Amino acid sequence: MRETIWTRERKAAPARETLSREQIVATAMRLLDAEGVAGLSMRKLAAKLDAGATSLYWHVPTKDDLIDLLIDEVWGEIDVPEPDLAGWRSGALLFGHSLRSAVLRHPWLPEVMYTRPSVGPNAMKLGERGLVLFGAAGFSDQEVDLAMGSVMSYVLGTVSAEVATREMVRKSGSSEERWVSELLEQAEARSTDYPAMQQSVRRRIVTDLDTGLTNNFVFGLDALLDGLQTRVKK
Amino acid sequence: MRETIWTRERKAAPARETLSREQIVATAMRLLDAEGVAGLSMRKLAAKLDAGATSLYWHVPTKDDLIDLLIDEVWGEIDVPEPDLAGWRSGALLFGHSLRSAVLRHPWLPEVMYTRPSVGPNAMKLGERGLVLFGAAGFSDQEVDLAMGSVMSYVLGTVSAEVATREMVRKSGSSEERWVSELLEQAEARSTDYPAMQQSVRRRIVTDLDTGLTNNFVFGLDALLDGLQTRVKK
DNA sequence: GACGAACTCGTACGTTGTGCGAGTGGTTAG
DNA sequence: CTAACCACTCGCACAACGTACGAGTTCGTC
Repeated sequence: MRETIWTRERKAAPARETLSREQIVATAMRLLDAEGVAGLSMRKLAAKLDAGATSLYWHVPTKDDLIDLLIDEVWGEIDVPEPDLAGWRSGALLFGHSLRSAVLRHPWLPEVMYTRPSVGPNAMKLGERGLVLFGAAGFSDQEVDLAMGSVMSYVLGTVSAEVATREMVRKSGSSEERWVSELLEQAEARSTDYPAMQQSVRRRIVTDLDTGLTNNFVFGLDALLDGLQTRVKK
Repeated sequence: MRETIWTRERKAAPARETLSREQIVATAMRLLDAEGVAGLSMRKLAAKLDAGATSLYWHVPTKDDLIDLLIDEVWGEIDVPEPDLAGWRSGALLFGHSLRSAVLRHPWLPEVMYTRPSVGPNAMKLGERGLVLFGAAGFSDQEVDLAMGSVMSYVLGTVSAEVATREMVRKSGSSEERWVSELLEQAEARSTDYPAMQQSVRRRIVTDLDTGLTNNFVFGLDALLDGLQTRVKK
C-alpha cells in the first residue's frame, strides 16, 4: 500500500523541540505589554520560555534587535485603507484611529520608538500604503510626504502623551477617579499662581478620562485634516 | 499618587564648599546633551563633579528624580509670547518654533518625557502662558485646552521623529550627505516592491537634511493652525 | 560509529542604581 | 575648650542587568 500523509511519520520539520524567533518575539510582546520596558529582561523572558537566558542569543543578536522586531510587529497591526474604498479624508481618519489604538495596546512603544529608525518590513508596508492613500487625495508630489508625515507625527505625539497619563494612572494603583481627584487637588494646591491652569484642570474632570482623551485626540486630528484639505491641489 | 520631587521641600543652608543641586543639575544637563541618556550614569556624573558617586544622593533622591529636574529645566527654556504682543497665530508659531528648538538642543528629551508627567514649576508656567495665549485667540472654554494640546502634541511628535533621524546621522559617524545617500541606497535595494516609498525617499534628497526637516515641521504646523483658526468662536 | 550542524546553557565579567553606616568638617551651646 | 549636633561625603556591598565564551547535547547524514 502506498504511503499517505497520515502514515508517513513527520520528519522534516522539527528536529527536536526548540526555541524559535517567532516564539521569543511573541512571548516578549506579552511581557512588554504587561510590564513595560522596565519589566523586560532577557533573564525574565527566558524564564517564561523555560530556557536559559543565553539561549535566546542564538535566535536574536541583541536585546535591542529584539525590540526592533517587536516595534515592527506593532507597525504590522495598523490598518491603512485602500484609497478607493473611502475618501482620503475618512481613510486618513481610519488610519489615525488605527495607529492610536495600536499604540494604546502597546503602551511601551513611545518609550522606545524615538531612539531608532523604523525600517522593518511592516514599517515599509505601512509607509507604502500611507503614501498611496495620501497620494490619491491629490497632494502634490512633495506634499504627499509632508501631509502623511504630519498626520503620523500628530497621532504619535498625541497618543504618546496619552499613554503617559494612562500609565501614571495604572501604576498609581488607585482607581481612575481617585487618581484624577488627587491630581486636581495637588494641582490646585500648587497652582494658585496659575489661574488658567487651574481652570483647565478643573474643566478636564467633567468627563471620564477615557472620553476626555479621545475627544482630545479627535479634535486635533480633525483640525489638522481640515488644514491639510485646503492644500490638496484641485 | 506618588509624591514628586517638587512637593518635597528642601533642607536649609550650606556650610563649607559643597555640592549643590543646581550644580548637579547643570553638569548632568551637559552630560546628557553631549552623550544622551545612555551616557548618563550616577558614577560618571559624580566623577565630573570630583565627587563620590553616592554623594549625589544626599542632594537628589534618585536618578529618576534628577531626570525630572532636567526635564523641567528644558521646559523653562521655552518662550511663550504674551498674547497682546502678537496675534495668537504668530504667537502660536513662535511658541512652536521655540519648543522645537529647545528639543533640538536637548535631543534626549523624547526618550524620557513620555514616561512621566510634567508637573514641575517650569512646566506649570509654560502651561499657564500657553493657555493664556490660546485663550486670547477666542477659543471656547473647552477648546482652549484642546487647541493648545494639539499644537504641543504635533510639535513634540514631529520633533521627536526629527531628533531620531538627526541622532542616527550623528551616531553613524559619517557625514550627513554620506549617510543620506547610504540610506537611499539601502532603501532602494529593500523597497523594490514599494514604489511610493522609493519615490518618497528619492524626493527627500533634493535639499539638505536640515531644511528638509524644517520644511516638514513648518508645513504641518501651518496646516494645523489653519485648521484651528476655523474653530475660534467669532 | 563518526562527523558536523543546530542548538542549549552555566559561568563569568563589567556596569548599573542605590542602601547602609561610618566618617568629617563647621557651627553652636554650655 | 569641650561636646554635641548638623550638613554633608563616600567606600563598600548587593542585586540586577546585557551578553561573550566555550563546553555540552541532540540531531540528520554518511
